[in-house]
Order: sequence, then C-alpha cells, then structure tokens
Amino acid sequence: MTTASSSAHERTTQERILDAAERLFARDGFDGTSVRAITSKAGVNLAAAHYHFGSKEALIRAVFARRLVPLEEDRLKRLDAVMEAAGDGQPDLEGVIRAFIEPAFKICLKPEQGGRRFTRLMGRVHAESGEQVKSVVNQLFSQTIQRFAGALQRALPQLSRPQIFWKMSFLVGSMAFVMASPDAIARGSQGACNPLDPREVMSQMVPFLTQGLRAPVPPLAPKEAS
Amino acid sequence: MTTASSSAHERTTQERILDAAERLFARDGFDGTSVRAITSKAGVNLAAAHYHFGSKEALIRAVFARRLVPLEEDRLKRLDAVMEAAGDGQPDLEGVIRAFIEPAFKICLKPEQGGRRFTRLMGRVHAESGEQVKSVVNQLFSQTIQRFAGALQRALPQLSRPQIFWKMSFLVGSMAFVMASPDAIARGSQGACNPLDPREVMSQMVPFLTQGLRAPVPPLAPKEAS
DNA sequence: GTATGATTCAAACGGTCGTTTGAATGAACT
DNA sequence: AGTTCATTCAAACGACCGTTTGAATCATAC
Repeated sequence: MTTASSSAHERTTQERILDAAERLFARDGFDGTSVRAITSKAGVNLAAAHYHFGSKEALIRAVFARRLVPLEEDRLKRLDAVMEAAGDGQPDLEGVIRAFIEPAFKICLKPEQGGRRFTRLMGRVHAESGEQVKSVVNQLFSQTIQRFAGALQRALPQLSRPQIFWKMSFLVGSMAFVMASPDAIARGSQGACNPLDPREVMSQMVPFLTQGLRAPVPPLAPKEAS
Repeated sequence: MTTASSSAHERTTQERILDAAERLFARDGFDGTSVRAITSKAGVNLAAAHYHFGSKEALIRAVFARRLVPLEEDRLKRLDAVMEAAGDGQPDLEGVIRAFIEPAFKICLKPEQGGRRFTRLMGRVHAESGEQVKSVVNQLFSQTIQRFAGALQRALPQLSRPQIFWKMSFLVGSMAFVMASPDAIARGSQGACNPLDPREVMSQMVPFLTQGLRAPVPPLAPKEAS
C-alpha cells in the first residue's frame, strides 16, 4: 500500500529519516554525514534507509525535493502576482526581487518546513555535493531562474541579456551566503547583525539588491597595454 | 636542513603534495578527497603527507595559508593606497571595493598562484570545512574584514555599523558565489556569461556592488499585524 | 670509508564507510 | 486458520579511510 501513517501526529519511518538527514547534512555536510549517523539519530534500523530510498545519493535527492518543490511553487506564484499587477507595463523591480528571496528566508520561521536547517542546506548545495545532486537541484532551479530572468528583463529593458544573468548571479550569491553562513556574519559583525531574523535580512538586502540591479553597466574598456 | 630543492624548476615533495591537494580539494571537497588520492596524484608516497604536514587537517590549513597570506597582503596594500589618496576626505568607494575583490579574481590569471583551483577553494570554505579550518581562514580574514569595514564606514558615513556589515556580507556572498560556482553561472546563462574572465567579472560586479553599497536603507517597518 | 640525520618506502593498524543479505515481524486479506 | 506482502532487524560484506611503523634509501659531514 501507499504508506499511510496509522496515527496523524506520528511520523513515518521515511519522515524520521528525512528529518534526521536534513539536520545532519546541514550541520556536517553530505560527505561528513554517514547513513549510520542518520538512521541512528532517526531511531530506525540502518537498512531502512536503503530500503526506502535505495542509496545515499537518492536520499540526498529526496531531502532536497521535499523542500524545493513547494519553495519553487511559492516563488513562481508570487512572481505571477507581480507580473499580473504590472499588466503590459514594467513590473515592479522590488516586487520581483522579494518574490525570489522572501520565500527562501521565510522558511526560517517555520520549523515544520525545515526551519533554518534547510536554509543552510540550500546554501551548501552550491559549493558542495556531487554532480547527481547538483543536477537535480539545478533542474528544479533552472526553470525558476529562466522565469525570473524574463521578469527582470522586462523590469530593466535597458540591460542586455548577459547583464541580467550577471546581476542575478550576484543576487543568488548574496542570498546563498547569508543562508549558508549566518554564523560567520554574526561573528564578523560582532553580533551587530542577526542573519536569522528574516525581517532584518529582507530590510537590509532588498535595497542593496534593488539598487545593484538598477546600476547601469559601462561598456567593457579595451584591454590595457601592459 | 631547511628543505631546498636541488634544482630550481623541480618541485619539492611538499609543493607536489600542496599542488595536488589544492586541485583535488577544489574538485571534490575536503571530506571527498582522501590523503591517498592526494599522494597518488602528487606521485609521492602515502606516508610523505603525514611526514611533512602531520595530519590531513594540518595539510588543509597549509593549502590555505600558502595562498591566503599573499592574498590578504595584496588586499591591504591596495586599501592603503586608496586610503592614502583620500587623505582626510572620503575614500573612493569604488577603489575600496576593487581593492577587496580584484586581488581574488586576479588569481585566476596566474596559474603559478593556484589558478582558479584556489579560487574555487575559497568559495568552498564558507560552506564546507570543519571548525579548525574555518578558524584558520577566519583568523586571516577577520583583520581584513575589520580594516575594510572601517574604510567603508569612512566612505559611507551615513550608514550605521550594522548596515556596513550587512552590505559587506552581500559583497562577500556575491564574490564567493562567482568564485565557487562558475560552472553554474555559465550554464544558467547558457554561455552568455564567462565567470572565468576577471575583466568581465569586474566590469559587471563593480557597478552592482557600488550602487548596492550606496543604497540608503529605510528604517525597519514595525511588525505588521497578521 | 663510516656515521648521521632527513626523507622515502611498503606494509599494516583499527575504524568507518555504503551496501547487501536473509531471517524475523507484523498487519491485511481469504 | 493460513497466505501474502511490506517492513524491520542483526549481521556481515568488501572497500576505503587516516594514521603509524620500521626498515630502506639518500645526501652530507666526518
């Protein structure tokens, strides 16, 4: 049968494994976390992980898919609203930016959606993880990127296509760093910044990104002789 | 004796190990790279790694120290020049930004300094690596951060201290992402962007960061009722 | 030559890894 | 009751891990 929990507030074995894996992957990385540590923390038998997911790689993919699918849906739904409000005119740039980054940071507030464990995981995937995992994440991510690139192109018609993608890369990088290394930011600022408060992050990040995206890009100067 | 190579263009065992380690760490991560793989690629005996460096952790630290010390020196030297040119007035914001990011990207051009292997490694360290390695990198990095934070404060006196650190975090994040994931950027932009050309990166990144840093930050709106 | 000290080498140490196996368990259906 | 099928379990598989050992090797100083 399709596994249905007998009790409503009793997690299934799959969920227990996914939760433990998410928490440990976020703390120790993918290579740094063993299947034994996951099943041990989940309180299930070692073989259960391979029985339900097949392999460690597939388990990693399942951890991402569980959170990423709703996240991308949320992003695209918000983008649709911004684009609909714009009609045939230019969409609101700040609205497009918020539609992209706010769903990710909002997850910090909802422990039942992974809390900041998954937030840190998302930051990790850009630097760590094997090709298989990356391709799964990128597959879910690329259509979002394309949709947002189109929206930004309409909001900033004076920019060329490569310029749009460059600015999106800077946007993604800023977001990923805040999500992946909140500790480093808090320590570097000696506690002046609180990277785990979504409202504070948004209030600081949105003006930065909005102005950065609006910045005109001078043509590349000819190579200097040397 | 203090190890001196008998021939000038003949790498010592330490250098061979460091080179191989740097390359493999950048490609497969720290946990994903075994000491055996390193010594095998370097063409030296397995035990040589522990003989010369003591442990894998210490080897990782040596890999970073070799590149990071000159890099931080370069950054601070350039910052000194900008601050000296400013005298008692406001330092040039774009100059401060270039002093921070250009030395890192310039390394891409010089294979003898690690090429883009070390560039990718630097991006990795923010998300991966154990506490010991992080503390070594942060120790070298923190004084640079503090110096640049002071310079930015003088260039942007209207911003508060936390705002300065927030904007620096976004700056570091953008830079780290471009360095760590050039492949993702090239693929996502379908080849429109070339993240391995320092001149292209700088020409796109500097206007973005300059405008983002200049952006005024509105006070945090009171929490909305919901 | 011989002695010395740094370096290299093959081999092994105990552990942990991802994965597989085959029997035990339990609930659902006839 | 007996049958079926999904799930759990303890145990083991071979492979690889970081590290250590002790003898072989080499250049140098006497």
